[in-house]
Amino acid sequence: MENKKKSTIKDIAAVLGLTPSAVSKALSDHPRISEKTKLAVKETAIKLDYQPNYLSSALRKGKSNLVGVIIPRVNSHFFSSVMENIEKTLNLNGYNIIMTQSNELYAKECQEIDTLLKIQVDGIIASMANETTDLEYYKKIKSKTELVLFDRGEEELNVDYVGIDDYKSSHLVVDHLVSQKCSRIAHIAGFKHIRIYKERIRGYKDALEKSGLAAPDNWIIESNLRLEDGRRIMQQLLDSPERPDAVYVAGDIAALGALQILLENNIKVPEEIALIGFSDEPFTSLTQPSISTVNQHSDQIGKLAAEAFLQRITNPKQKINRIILEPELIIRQSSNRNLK
Amino acid sequence: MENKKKSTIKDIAAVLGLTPSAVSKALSDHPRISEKTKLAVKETAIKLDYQPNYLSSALRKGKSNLVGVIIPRVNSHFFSSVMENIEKTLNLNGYNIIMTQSNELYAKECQEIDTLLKIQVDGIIASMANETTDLEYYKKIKSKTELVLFDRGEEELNVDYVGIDDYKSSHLVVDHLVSQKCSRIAHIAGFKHIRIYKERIRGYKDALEKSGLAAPDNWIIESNLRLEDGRRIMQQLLDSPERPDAVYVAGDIAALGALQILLENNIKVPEEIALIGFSDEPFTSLTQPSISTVNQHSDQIGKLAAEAFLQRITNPKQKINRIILEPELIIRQSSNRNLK
DNA sequence: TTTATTTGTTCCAACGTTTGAACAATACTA
DNA sequence: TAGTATTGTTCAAACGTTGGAACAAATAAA
Repeated sequence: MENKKKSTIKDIAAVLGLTPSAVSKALSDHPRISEKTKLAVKETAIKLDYQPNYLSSALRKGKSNLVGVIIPRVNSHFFSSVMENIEKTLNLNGYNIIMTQSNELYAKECQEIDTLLKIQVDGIIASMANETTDLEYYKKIKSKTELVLFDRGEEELNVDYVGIDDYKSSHLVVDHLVSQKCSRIAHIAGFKHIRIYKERIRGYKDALEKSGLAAPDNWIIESNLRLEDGRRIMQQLLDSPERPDAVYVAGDIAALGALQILLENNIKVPEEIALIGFSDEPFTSLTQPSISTVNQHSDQIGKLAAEAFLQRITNPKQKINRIILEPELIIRQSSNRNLK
Repeated sequence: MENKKKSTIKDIAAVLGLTPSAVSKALSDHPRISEKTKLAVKETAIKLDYQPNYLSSALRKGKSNLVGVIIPRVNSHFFSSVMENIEKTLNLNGYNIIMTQSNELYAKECQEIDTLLKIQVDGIIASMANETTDLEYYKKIKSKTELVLFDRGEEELNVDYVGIDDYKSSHLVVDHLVSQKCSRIAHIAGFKHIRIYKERIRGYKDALEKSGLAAPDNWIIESNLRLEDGRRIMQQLLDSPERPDAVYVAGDIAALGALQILLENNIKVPEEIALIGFSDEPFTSLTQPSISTVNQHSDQIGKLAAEAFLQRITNPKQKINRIILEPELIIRQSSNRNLK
C-alpha cells in the first residue's frame, strides 16, 4: 500500500495555519515575511519533503529554466564533453538541461525539437545532424525560443555560434604532412553540405595549392565518417593506381577504420602512409601507432555555448555572437616520421 | 525586432469565435465536437503554428509524460546503448525522456534526482553511481514517483530491476581461463559495496574454488575501474613476487589500461598473461590484441527497463519485477591461447 | 404537439504557484 | 493623540489547459 503523495505549498500552509501565498513568499525570501515565519515554513517544507512543482511555477512565471541540448550522438567524447560543460555552466546559473540525441537523423532531430518546444524550454543549444540540409525546423526554433549552435551550424541561420576554425585546421594538418615530406595527400571528408566539412575541404585544397601540390578529385571522398566508412574508403585508396602517402581524415572514428585497414595490409604508418584524424577522441592516443589529430577544445566550446545562451537570455537584442576558436594540431606517431 | 510569440488555445478560439474549451476538445477529438469545428480548429492551429503548452496540460492532468533517466556517465557504449533503447521504447508509448548523468558522483546524483522530481517526471529509470552507498535519495524517489533500476541497483530498495547474472558471469570467465590452462588468476574488481561488483567477486571466488584453485587476498583489488586504475593495479600485480598468469577485470576501460601496461612491459598476451574485461565496449574488438569480454546485452536491458516502467505505470500494484539476463562470454585474442 | 433524446457548445472550477494590491496591526513621528 | 510609516499577512487573479456540468438548439419519439 504505497502513497506517492507529493506535498504542496498548501500542505505547508495548512500545517502552519497560513495561506499558500504566505508560504510561497516565505520560500522565496520575500522581504515582507517575518524571519520567524520563514524559518517555520522552511522547516515544515523539509519535514514534509516538499518539492516545488516546477510545472506550475514555470507556467506562472512563463519561464521554465530548462534548456534543451541536441547533439548528434552522446557516445562520442567530443559531444559528451561539450554536453558536460554546457551542463556545468548552466547549472551554476540555475538552469537545468534536457539532453537529446538526433543519432545523426533528420527525422529524429525534428522530433526532438518538437518535444523540446512542447516542454517550453527557455532555449536550445544544438549541433546539427549529418543528415540535416533543410533548415526549416531550426528556423522554427528561432521563432519560438532562443537558439545557440555549436560545431555543426549554418551561417544562414544567423544565430549565436561557437566552433573552431575548420579552414585553418586543414592548413595545420596539410602543412604538417608536407613538413613530413608527404606529397600525395588524400582526404577522407565529411559531407560537403555541412559547413564545417566544406570548410575542411576548402582548407585542404588551398593548403595543398599553397605548397605547390594538388590532389586528383577522387582523393577527396565524402562520407558519414563512421568506422566502416573509414575502412571502405581507405581500402579504395589502397586499390587505386597511385597510392597516397598521407591521408587526412575529417573524423577520428573513420581514421581508426582507416588505420585498421592500413595495419591489416601491413603498411607502415607513418613511413609508407601517414595518417591524421580529427577531434582528439581519447582512443586516438591508445592505438598502436597513436593517431595524430586536431583538438577542438570541447570543454571550452561547451562553456562558451552556455555563456552565449545566458547572454542572449539576459539581453535578447544584442548582436549575434560568432565565436571561433583556434584549432590545435596534436602530433602523434601516425604522422610523425622523425620520431620513429 | 523579433517576436517569440507562442500562440495559445485562446488565440485559436478568438479567431474562430469559440471558447478555449471548445478548442481544447476539438484538438483532442472529443466526440461531442462537430467535424466542421474540429477541422476549422485544426486548420487554424496549423496556421497559427500552435504548439500545445505542455506545462499547463501536464499541470492540469497531473501527468507529464516525461521519464527521467539517470546514468553514471553518458560516454560509455553500455550506458548510451541502454539509454537509446529506453528512449526508443518509451517514445513509442508517448513518453519523452530527460537524460542526466551522475558522473559517478553521489552529490551530482542527488541533485539530478531533485531536479527530476521538481520537473514532475512520471518516473525515473536509473543505474546508481559508483560512489552511492546511502540509499536515502532513492527511497525519496520511491515515495514520490515510480522507480526502475538497471545494472547497478540494490535489492534492498525493492523496486523493478533489470540486469545480468553477475555471479554467473564470473563463472564463465574463470572457467574459460582455466580451460586455457591459467591457474593464477587475479581480479581487478569494482567496489564491493556495489552489488554487481560484489557478485562478480563472489562468483570469481566460488569459480576458483570449484576448480580447486585459490587466489591470495591481495589478488582481488577494488577500484573505480577507470583507465588509470587499470594501469596502476596491473603494474602493481606485475611488481608482486608471484605474477598472475591471467587477469579478470570487472570493466573494459580498466582492462584497456591493464593491457597498455602489459604491452609496455613486453608481456605476451595471452601467452604469458591472459586478460578478460567486462561490458563489450566497442573498443575491445579494436585493440591489438583484441580483448575478451562479457556481453551485458545493453540493448535488451534498455528495452526491458522501459517496459518494466510502462507496466508499473499501468498497474502500480503489480509485484516487483527482477529480470536477470544471461551473460555471454566473448572470447577474443587476449584470452585465447589456442588461436595464436 | 408535447416530451425525451441527441448534439454542439459554453461555463466554470481546477492543477500549484506567483505577485501586486489590499488590509490590519503594530511601530514611529509630529 | 492623531497621523503616517512600516510590517506581516491575506486576497484575488493569473499562467494555459482540461473536463464535468450546464445549457440551448435541433432532432427524434410519443
